[in-house]
Amino acid sequence: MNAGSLFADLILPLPLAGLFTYSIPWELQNEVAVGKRVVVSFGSKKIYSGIVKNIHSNPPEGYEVKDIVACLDEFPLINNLQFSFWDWISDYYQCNLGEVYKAAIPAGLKLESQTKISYREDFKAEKQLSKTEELILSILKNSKDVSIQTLNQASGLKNALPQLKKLLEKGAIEVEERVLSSYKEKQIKYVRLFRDYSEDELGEVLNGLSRAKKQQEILFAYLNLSKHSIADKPEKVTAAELLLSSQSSSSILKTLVDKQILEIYFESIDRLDFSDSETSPLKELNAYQSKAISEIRDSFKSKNTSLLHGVTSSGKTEIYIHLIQEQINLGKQVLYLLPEIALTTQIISRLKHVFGNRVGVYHSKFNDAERVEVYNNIQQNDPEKSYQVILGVRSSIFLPFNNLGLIIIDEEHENTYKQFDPAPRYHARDAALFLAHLHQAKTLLGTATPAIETYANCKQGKYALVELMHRFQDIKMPEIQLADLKEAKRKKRMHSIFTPELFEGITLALDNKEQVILFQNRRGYAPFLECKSCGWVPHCENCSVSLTYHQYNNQLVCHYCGHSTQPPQSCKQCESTDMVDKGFGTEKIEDELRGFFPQARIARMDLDTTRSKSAYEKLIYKFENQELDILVGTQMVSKGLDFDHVSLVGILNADSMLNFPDFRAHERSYQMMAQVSGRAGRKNKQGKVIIQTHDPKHPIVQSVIKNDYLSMYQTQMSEREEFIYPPFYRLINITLKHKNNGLLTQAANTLAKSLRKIFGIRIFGPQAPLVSRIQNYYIVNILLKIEKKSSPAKAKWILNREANNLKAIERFKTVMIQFDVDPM
DNA sequence: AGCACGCCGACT
DNA sequence: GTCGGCGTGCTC
Repeated sequence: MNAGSLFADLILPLPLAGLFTYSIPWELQNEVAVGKRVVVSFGSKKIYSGIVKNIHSNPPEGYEVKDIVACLDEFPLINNLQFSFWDWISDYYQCNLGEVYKAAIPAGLKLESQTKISYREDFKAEKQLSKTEELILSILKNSKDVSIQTLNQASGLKNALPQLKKLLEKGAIEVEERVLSSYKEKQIKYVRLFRDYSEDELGEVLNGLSRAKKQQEILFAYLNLSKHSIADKPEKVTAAELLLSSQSSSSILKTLVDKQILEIYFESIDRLDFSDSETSPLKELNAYQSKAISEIRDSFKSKNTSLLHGVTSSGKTEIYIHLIQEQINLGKQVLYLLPEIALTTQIISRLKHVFGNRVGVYHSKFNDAERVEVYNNIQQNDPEKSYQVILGVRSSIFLPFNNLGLIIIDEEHENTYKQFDPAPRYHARDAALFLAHLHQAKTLLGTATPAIETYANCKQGKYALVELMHRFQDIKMPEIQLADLKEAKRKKRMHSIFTPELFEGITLALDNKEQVILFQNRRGYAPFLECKSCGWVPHCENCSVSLTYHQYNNQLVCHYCGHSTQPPQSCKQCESTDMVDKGFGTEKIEDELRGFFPQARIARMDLDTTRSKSAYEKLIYKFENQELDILVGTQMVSKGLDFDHVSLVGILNADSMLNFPDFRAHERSYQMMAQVSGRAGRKNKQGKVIIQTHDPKHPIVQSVIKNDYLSMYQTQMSEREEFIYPPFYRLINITLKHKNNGLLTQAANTLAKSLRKIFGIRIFGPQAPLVSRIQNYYIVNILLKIEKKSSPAKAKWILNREANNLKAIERFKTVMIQFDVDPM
């Protein structure tokens, strides 16, 4: 090792603790810099792109240092603010920097090598090969560049590696480690004439095609689209639009290309369109909005964070737009966060309308190439081209901002802001507050139903509180009616799952040509099947949950691991054939509606019907355009959608939410019901909400009816204080997992005991969660509740120490331990 | 996380 | 005896 050589500590995209030190070869010393990506080999084969965290000249001891292979970036991909942010996330949420890297950077920017295997043509077997070896070879002969995963699949082997190793020794195959960059510039396929034809020549060509009608049509369509005879320069024609307008297939186009009449060429384009898109001026705010916005501006003079508590349809978005404009004028960036589902075309188009192509969108359903382009766009920080407003979901807090002025967190109470699995288990709202602090920026939280924690922060004076209690254009708050399920059942007046109130409500709305939204917080047909004679319920074989019955494909599905099976013909326990479904989900509601209202156009919106991005948008579009009468859905229908013609919202079963065993169940039920109710109502007519419940006197239901957030807040706060929950205490959940339940229980008891010695009564459990086994791993939780004022850093340090002590015990070292800070 | 190595039971 | 399964440990 030369004196004076340089080393780089790298973050690798792996869930491993610590950084990895590599040496920087002489020829790369000018290139490698903090924040850039470098290519390194890791272990015996793998190749990764690591991020340079720091550079130094202390040779590491105890292992042989590998060289950095190459440097990928001309400019740093990660700026200093991001490094600070990553450090905070990894420290606060107790995870490795590698895990933050994995979550923060789009996959297209994280190189990862893949092993490719191919057959050697010159191979001659000297000895007889085994059957599995023959099988593998036959697969490899048929296809090139096979990955290990596909080989495992095609051969049906669990692990083909040992065989591959032997085949490699025998010289039958070649193995190559290839780094794939998934990101490619998007290429558009265009069509043009093969050469410059004169008018006469063109006529001849067309005549020549008189017996090939389809080809002629394509040529005509091309001349039409390119405005051949009109324009001086032909307009660009894409292959896609040509085929569409001529109603032809690509094979006919290919014939014309082969005949050298047309030709195909490619141009790469920026996926992000910076072209036209006109912008319109800001809308004027009404008196209430103007008052709110000046209160927000005032509050930012003394506070960094402000909560805009505005009822549904009060026009919060318009206020955001005005504030964004101010930041743009100051040359600052704005991050507008939205919860996953609510990222609708509605809000995108409103923002695009005003800010045109200064708005970038970062979407969970964007493909990776698009995400890379958004990332690069912001990173380049080009005043001409870069976005100033980013509209994005949770993960957009990791974009390479360098000059944030404002972060808006819309629907602040939504729990989709919290990432659950995998690590980092961060809450985008809380992390965004730290991000704002790093940038010296302001944060505006907005919602109709604030999270208890947020409202408490306002009451304590940490955040400013701005209220907006008037609906836009003075639309009236909906009338909320309760329908007593108990009574209706007793009097036998139920129409299947509908109370007479709701049934009549739907009938009336349909008669008036108005739209209806029905809400049930459960997808599938029935939550479970049950044997009528012995009470046996089918469970998932990998997880400890009952299977949900889905009628449309006649399958029993596990909502935890996705495992699905045919429903059993008879009870597995007593062989009775009398299996009945219990409870109901969205699918059954849809089914029953079709029976009762055969003339109505009904659609269902839940995870099952919106797997693809377009499916979700199509549904919304159809509903907006009144091509549907009734929309049945899970919580998806409650999220930030505004429809103009909904006169009735029905909540099928309020109790199932209220009785959920979680300390936030009441808060969440209130939020859910209030949000769904907000979907009802139109410009000139008051909307109606019908809530079906067994317990009409329930205080949460009562506060929903009165639209009384404050009383809900106060009851919740006293309960939270009494039962030691946030916002009075901070929660850290420790999850232990193992395949062996007995061992797991012992480990959890040991850990809980040692933690109790330190934290005393602040330790709760170990307790098995509701679903105590997922994918063959048993799960146990230990909960730590610590006072808000005590140091979380110290508590985390102790937790880590105790977890490591447990892992040091020989028989417990295979137990997996995870932390979830501020769990939801 | 992946991957290699090593131990052990089930087959030719 | 070998093959193939799984548990254990390491990666700069």
